[in-house]
Amino acid sequence: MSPTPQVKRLQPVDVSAQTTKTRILDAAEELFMEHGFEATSLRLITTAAGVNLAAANYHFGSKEELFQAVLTRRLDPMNRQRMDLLESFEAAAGGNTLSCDKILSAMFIPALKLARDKQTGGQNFLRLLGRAYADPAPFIRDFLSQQYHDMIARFRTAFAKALPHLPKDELSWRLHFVMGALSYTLAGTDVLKMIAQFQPDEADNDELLLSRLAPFLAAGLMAPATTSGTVHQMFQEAG
Amino acid sequence: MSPTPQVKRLQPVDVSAQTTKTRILDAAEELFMEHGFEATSLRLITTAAGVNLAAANYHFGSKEELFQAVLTRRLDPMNRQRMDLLESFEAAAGGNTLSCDKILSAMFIPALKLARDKQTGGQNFLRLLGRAYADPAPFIRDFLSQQYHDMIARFRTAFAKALPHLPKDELSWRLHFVMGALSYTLAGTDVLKMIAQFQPDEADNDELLLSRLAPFLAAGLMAPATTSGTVHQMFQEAG
DNA sequence: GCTAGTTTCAAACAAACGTTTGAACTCTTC
DNA sequence: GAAGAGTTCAAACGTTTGTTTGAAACTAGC
Repeated sequence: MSPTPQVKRLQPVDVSAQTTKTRILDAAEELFMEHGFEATSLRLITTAAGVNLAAANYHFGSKEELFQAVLTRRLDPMNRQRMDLLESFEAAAGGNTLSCDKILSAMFIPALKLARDKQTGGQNFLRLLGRAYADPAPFIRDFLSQQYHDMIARFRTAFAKALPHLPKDELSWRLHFVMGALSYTLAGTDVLKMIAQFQPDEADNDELLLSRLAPFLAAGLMAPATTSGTVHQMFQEAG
Repeated sequence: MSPTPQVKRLQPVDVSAQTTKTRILDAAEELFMEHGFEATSLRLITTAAGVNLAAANYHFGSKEELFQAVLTRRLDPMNRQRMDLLESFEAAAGGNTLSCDKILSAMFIPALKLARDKQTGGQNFLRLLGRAYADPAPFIRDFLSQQYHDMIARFRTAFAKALPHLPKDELSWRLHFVMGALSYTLAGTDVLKMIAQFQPDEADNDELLLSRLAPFLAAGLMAPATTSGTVHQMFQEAG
C-alpha cells in the first residue's frame, strides 16, 4: 500500500533521491513555519521545492509523516545534545550539585547552536518548533511529547537536585512554564519587530533573545514555593 | 454585498435570531479551541450548533469574522476589566507605587474570573485565547495585537514604575515573556493531565494554575537586569 | 546494452472546503 | 390579514485538498 522503498542496499544511497528529499524537507520547514500545518498544502511545498507533487507522498507517505520528518531531522539531535551537555556538566562538577543557571544553559545552548548555524537553516526550525508546540492537532502533540519525554525527565531530576526545597509538583509546573515560555518566545513573529527595534543585527537575534530569557526563567525557577491560597486571597480582595 | 442586517429598531432584538447567533458562537468557541482555526470547518460548527450551514455566513459574514466575533465577545470585557482593576489599585495606593505582584494580579484576576464563571464557558475561552496567540495566521495575529495594544501599554507603564531599575527594552522583553507564559500555559492540553494528577477537583483548575504561575512570573520580572554577554559567555565555555 | 529497481511525472481521483443562491418560512407592524 | 423585513433552509457553486495511478525516465549491475 505505502510506497516505502525499503530495500537492502550495499551501495551508498542514491544521491538524486536525497536531494529531492531534502529539497522537500527544506521547503516544508519554511512553509510550515510560516503558515502552520493545516494551512500549508502539499502543492505549495512541492512547488517551492521545485519537485513534482507526487514526490512528497512517494518519499514520506503522507503529509503528517512529512511534518514529523521535518521535526525529527533537527529535534532529535538537539535533544540528544542537550542531554549530553547536561551529563558533561555534571561530570565536570564532580559530586557538587549544579546551579539552576548551569542546568538551564544545558537546555539553551544546543538551541542556540542550531539558531546560529545558518547552513542548517536552524532559525526557521526553532520558530517552527515553537509553533508546533502550541498546535492543537493530536498527532503533533503526541509526537512532540514522545520526543521530549526523555529529555524532560532527565532535566527534571537535575533541577530537583538544584532546588531541593521545591515540592515535586511545584517543580513540574515550573518546568512546564519554562518550556512554554521558551516555545512561545521562539514562535513569536512579533518578536522580530521587537528585536529590530533594539538590535538591527539580525545574526544574533536568537542569542539576544535567549540571553534575556535565561535570567528571567532562572529567577522564576528559584522563587520560593507557592504559599497556598495566594491568588485566592488576592481574588477575594479584588473580587 | 454583505448581508449585515443593520436596521434601527426600537424593540428588543429578535430573540430567536440571538439564540442562533449565540449557539454558533458557543459551538465555534469550543471547536476552534479543540482543533484550531484551519482544521475547524463551518459544517462542523453549524452541525454542532444545530443550525443550518448558511446561518454562519448570514450572521457573521465569513469564517474569519466569526472567529474574531468569538474572540471579542469575551476578550474585550476581560481586557477592560484588567485596566479598570489596575486603575482602582493605583487609586487605592494613593501616591505609593504598586508592587509587581499587585500589578500582576490585576492581569490575572479578570482571567481567573472568566475561568470560574461556568455559565459563560470561560474555561474553553481561555484555552482558545492561548491557542490563538500562537496561531500563525496573519489576520489572527493582527487582530489580537490590536486588541491587546491598549492593555499592554497601560501595564507597561505600571510595571515601569514598579521596576525603576529595569531598562526599558529589558522590561519590554519580560512583558513579552509574561504574556507568552500565560498564553502558552492556558493553551496547553497536557496541562489537564498534569492537573488531574495532583488536583482531581476540576472546578479550580485554572485557579491552581494561575496561583502557581503568578509567583514564577513575579520572580522573573523582579530579577536583576541582564548583564550583557551572559549567555554568550556560557556558550563559549560549553561550545 | 539489456534488465531490474528506483524515481519522476502529468493526470486524475473522490472528498471537503467556504460561500452563494433563491425559495420557504416566521414574525412584527400597520 | 396583507405587507415586508428578517431569518432559515436545501441545494448547488467553483476551488482546493491529500492521495493514487500507470506510464515514462533514470540509474545502476552484469
